[in-house]
Amino acid sequence: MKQSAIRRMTKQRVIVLNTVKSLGSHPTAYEIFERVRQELPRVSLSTVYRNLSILVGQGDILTVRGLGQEVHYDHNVHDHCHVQCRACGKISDINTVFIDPSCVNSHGGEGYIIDDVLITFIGVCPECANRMKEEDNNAANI
Amino acid sequence: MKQSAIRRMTKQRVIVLNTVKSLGSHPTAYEIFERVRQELPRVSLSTVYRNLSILVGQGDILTVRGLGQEVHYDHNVHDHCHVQCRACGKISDINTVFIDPSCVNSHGGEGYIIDDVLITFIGVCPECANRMKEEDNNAANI
DNA sequence: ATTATATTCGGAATAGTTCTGATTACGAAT
DNA sequence: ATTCGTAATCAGAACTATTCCGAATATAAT
Repeated sequence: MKQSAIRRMTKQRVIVLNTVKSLGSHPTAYEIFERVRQELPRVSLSTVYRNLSILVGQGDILTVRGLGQEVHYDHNVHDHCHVQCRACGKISDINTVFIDPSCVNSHGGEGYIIDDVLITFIGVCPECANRMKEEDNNAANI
Repeated sequence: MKQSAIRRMTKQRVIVLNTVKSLGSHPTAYEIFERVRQELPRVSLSTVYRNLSILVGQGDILTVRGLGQEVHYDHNVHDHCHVQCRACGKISDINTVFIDPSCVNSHGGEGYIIDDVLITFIGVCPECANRMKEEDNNAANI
């Protein structure tokens, strides 16, 4: 039996969690840091990173990885899929089919013990699609 | 019409592509570099990175991102899902259901133009599962 | 062969994240 | 309330993965 370390509820930890919840979208560590800073001007970036990873470990938030190399954080811990825009990198939730990871153990899992799935759709968001269309029109009229 | 630059078939480029194909698994840039080096001892890591990204742009190979922060490369350019082991980080192909990205445009896409899906199952691979079981048994017998 | 330029090597630069070490502060026990 | 052990903090260095830079080289078209 591995004993989990006693956790202290520091104000930094509480504010990091509340910030992820209030930002709602899928902020990166640095975006969270900038927001936490507004409340706690002397907070350190490493404190934000440490608390994010503790909160992930406790199951309070999730990580989401997309096309870029930064990790995004998600306050929604329920099973759901994401969409990421190729152009601006924005990640959003998407309401669509979700594969139950347990179904894989019976077909194609080949001995793996699977407990999670990461599903990310890739495309262009409405805003970027419009912007690109306008740019094309402008280019055609030169 | 954007004119694509003329590409030269350098031996570095050919060897990088062949290496990704021959490694088969889902190597990282550095793993590919180490292998390419065996054939081309003076090759530069930046050459490997540049060629990998050109090959990805040409559709000759794909990138795969997992739990870690390094990018893995995949010679299999057909639609398929991956499994990654939580313990050792190994990525493998998995034969199972695949969601057709076009289905999302009709339900839940909310204005997105979606053209791809990344599906990665997360779990423990057979090798790591065995290793962990043995370690637990040993710990219990102290 | 000549030539234009895409590509190379090697290292410096950058981005994102983790680690370190001295100091602080939470919260359990007195 | 005070003491005390240690989890957590700040600040910056270190690390990892990747991209950028510039002088030299090599490809392929003429």
